[in-house]
Amino acid sequence: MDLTSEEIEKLGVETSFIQQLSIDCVIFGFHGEQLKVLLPKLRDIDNTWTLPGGYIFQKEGIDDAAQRILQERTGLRDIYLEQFGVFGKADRATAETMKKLMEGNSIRVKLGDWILKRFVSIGYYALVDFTEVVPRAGSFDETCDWYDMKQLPNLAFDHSEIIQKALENLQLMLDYKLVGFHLLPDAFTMKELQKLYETILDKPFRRDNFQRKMLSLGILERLEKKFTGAANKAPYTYRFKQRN
Amino acid sequence: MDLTSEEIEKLGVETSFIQQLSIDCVIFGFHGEQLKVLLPKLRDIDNTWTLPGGYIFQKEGIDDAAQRILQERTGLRDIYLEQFGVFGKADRATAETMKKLMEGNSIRVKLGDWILKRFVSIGYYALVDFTEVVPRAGSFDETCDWYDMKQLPNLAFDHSEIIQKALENLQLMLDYKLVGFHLLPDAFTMKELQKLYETILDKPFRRDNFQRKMLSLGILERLEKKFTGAANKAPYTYRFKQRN
DNA sequence: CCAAAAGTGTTAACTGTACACCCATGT
DNA sequence: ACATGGGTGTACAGTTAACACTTTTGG
Repeated sequence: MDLTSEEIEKLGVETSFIQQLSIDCVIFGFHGEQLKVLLPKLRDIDNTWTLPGGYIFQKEGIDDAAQRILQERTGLRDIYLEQFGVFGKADRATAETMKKLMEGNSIRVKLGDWILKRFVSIGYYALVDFTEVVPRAGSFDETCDWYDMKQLPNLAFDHSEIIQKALENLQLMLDYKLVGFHLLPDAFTMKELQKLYETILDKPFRRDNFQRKMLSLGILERLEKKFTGAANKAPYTYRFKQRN
Repeated sequence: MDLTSEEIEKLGVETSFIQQLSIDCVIFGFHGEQLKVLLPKLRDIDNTWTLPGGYIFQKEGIDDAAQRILQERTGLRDIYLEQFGVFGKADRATAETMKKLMEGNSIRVKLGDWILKRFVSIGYYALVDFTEVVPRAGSFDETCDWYDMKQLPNLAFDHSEIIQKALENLQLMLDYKLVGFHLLPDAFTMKELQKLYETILDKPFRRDNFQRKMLSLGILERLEKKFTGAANKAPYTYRFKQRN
């Protein structure tokens, strides 16, 4: 959690947050032909990462809360967000595991015991342009870095399961809502888009047919060519048409 | 809410339920070629219905809580349930509207003011066999009946929006997860299945091609013919193959 | 000129849609 | 025999997948 001093003060007043309800965010990025997840690592806790998360103010909508939490981590505003599930098994984060996780982190425990109660968590995933993100470690964090989706570090609670569910939902929605573009820079080549699809859906596409299919959707506009210096035909770049 | 006396007593202890978090259930049924929703009407409140809902015990998983709430309403166990969204706008159920709704219902208000706080609600929808349900009005309800999806009564809060979202999710998942069978009796004719699909997706299908498509999925087993007494060829009945 | 990758024309395979005919059923 | 609705064969159309060829780029 990345709390301002003002927010920490508010934490003392139990009623300022909704109790026993949290938000966990899976922040997806794409870089080096790999799908990445942004994960902070709590200080003084060995070899354990958690999803960036937070709580909901009494007068705050849950989508607003998720945007606020994401802005604290990535510095970005108006992020593409999707609410994909609620995680509320009775034993998903017991007081024991929470306490264990809190060892050595005196600040949190002082805030009161409400944080040790059983929590239900709302899962959001965010799709961000990797190149635009400046990861920010919060005041309780040791680090905040990107991790390869295929080589995730050790995750606390059920956060590993939450990431898996997020990916499944993204796979299901990729064609339906055409949201992949949020993971790429403004202008991109067809090859980059294809690699993105292949990585997310974990299956290969034929270069020729992929190109035609994407162009037939009528959502791309062709920009200028991109000269890389390679000894081959320069590819066009494309941009996602916002609205026509 | 259909509370037992034991549960009402527990209500006095605020900590027995998770505060400010509720579950709302959209119970879908199919009858007379129409999609139906089971809706209780609170007593002493004029012309206003609500979704059947409830709260989550401290040591209870959210799916278990939804099953419990549904069992209280329908008498059925092991209902098909899908969690389709969370409703948490800051103003979705303010203290004012809640109080207004509570006028004349002294029992609830006596339970304490925690129920007047802002709530976040987890939306589930259930698919049940209409013929197996015995609607049960809870202790706070005047009635509990099926309503036509196309002629819903006046609904409180954002419950109308919740039902709409539930339907959209059902439409999206109908082909993907093949869940329509839960809305039909164990054995059904192809025509009944077609009418179900047409009603949910709100578009017509060709009789011949629909039949072939369903059979090609390999999930139906053909049972004996159904003789209705009509002067035409008797249709086969089918059953959904559980697993092979 | 050559290798490598981009872009596109053409064809084959598949899937979905439409029309047809035959079959079973009770009057 | 006839009307009615069920089941299935077949042809047509549209979509998707596969193959091939041409174009562009820098060495």
